[in-house]
Amino acid sequence: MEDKYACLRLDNQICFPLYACAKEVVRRYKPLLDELDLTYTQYIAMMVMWEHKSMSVKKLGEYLYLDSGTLTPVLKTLEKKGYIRRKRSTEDERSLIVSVTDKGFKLRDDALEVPGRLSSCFSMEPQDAAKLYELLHKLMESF
Amino acid sequence: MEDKYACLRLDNQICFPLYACAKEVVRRYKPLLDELDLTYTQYIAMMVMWEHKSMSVKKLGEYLYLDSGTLTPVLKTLEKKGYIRRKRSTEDERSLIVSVTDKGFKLRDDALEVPGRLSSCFSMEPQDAAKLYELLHKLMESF
DNA sequence: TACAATTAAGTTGTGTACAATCTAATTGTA
DNA sequence: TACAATTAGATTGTACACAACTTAATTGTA
Repeated sequence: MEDKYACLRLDNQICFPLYACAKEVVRRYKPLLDELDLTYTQYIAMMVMWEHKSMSVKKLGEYLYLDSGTLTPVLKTLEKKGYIRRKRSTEDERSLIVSVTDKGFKLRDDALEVPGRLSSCFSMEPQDAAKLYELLHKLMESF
Repeated sequence: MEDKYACLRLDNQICFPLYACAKEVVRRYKPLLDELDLTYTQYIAMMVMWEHKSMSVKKLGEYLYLDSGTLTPVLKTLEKKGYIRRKRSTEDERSLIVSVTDKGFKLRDDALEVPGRLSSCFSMEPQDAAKLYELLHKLMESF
């Protein structure tokens, strides 16, 4: 007889390896990001900011899928470290504009080697990585 | 000229969609698990426990990729809810044995519908899901 | 067999995540 | 134009995650 509880086995979940892989990847980032005195969340926030220079908290949250409850303390920390500035928009005082400082842009050069060093942590065929990337994006879009 | 910072763009990361997808999936679980008064972490812990009935905290942590710092409070909560028992091993007093109570096994029947309801949240072709599952496992193993 | 090394949980401290709520600014409309 | 509805961030409370450390039990070995 078939196990009626088979659907509740950890092995049969697609969500669990997703959850476990994501945590493991962040763990792999840690020693690299420690050298820059950044956490993973601070790092991805800086990535968006480096690319766009200046942006509201709301917009940043849309890129990162994070709300102000998470971002406010992260951005205050980044401001304290001197990598960003936080300033209310003059057109709309509700909106808070984040922008990268000179020190923040200098950090970008130090961060340049992070992606390469990270990808050498896990050995994956390029076509597998590309397929994984594609499937994850497809999954994100299905939400 | 090529952008030397292209490797630092969020779009070019494989890690970010992994991180974002994992969080989104947990978010999707929430309303379903709320009905069972379980968090996601409590749910995956119960999944392992349902299958194995009884196990040390260390072994459970190996299944879930979680350490005692995370598990101790989770297991104390599950004990308070009456789903598990926590008891020191008699052979080795260092080891704490977790086991499922009758109430814990009753919960399993209520949980039966969760996987089906969750998978209807995101529409993914079965072969895509299978491929994603395979790639995530391959990635986990490469660590 | 003493005792150093190892092991399993628990504790502490920091940093997310996120729901729910609050406050202040802006917008839509009767 | 008052004022209700909406919006952007901040705050509060709960629950992880994990590194670093502590404590107590067990094991290996000189």
